[in-house]
Amino acid sequence: MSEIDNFRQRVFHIIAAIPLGQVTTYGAVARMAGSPRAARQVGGVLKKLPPGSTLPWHRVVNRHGEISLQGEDFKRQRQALLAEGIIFAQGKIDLLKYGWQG
DNA sequence: CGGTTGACAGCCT
DNA sequence: AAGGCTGCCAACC
Repeated sequence: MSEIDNFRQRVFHIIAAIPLGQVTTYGAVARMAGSPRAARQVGGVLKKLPPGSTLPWHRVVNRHGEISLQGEDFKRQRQALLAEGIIFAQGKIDLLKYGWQG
């Protein structure tokens, strides 16, 4: 295999498949990527996303349905999610309602 | 090539 | 139930 042998590439493809208006968790992406214990690395990959990427990285949140970013990045992600019709309750997203498992 | 880093998740208090 | 501590593992330096 040559296209999905990189963890980073697999993460890209998985996140690109998240339906608009839905979200998933770092842990879920890690599992789908074949590394169940690499949730933290998923964040590491997104942190260095190439500028101009169209990847819907904002559709990835932590297991509590909360945004793990801070400051401006936090506001940017929240705005992107609200724009897709995702509702925040108590600062959290209802994963049972918006969660995507693949 | 080995040590450090950190967009997390689980387990334990 | 809520917060704190520890393990994990790919990317970086």
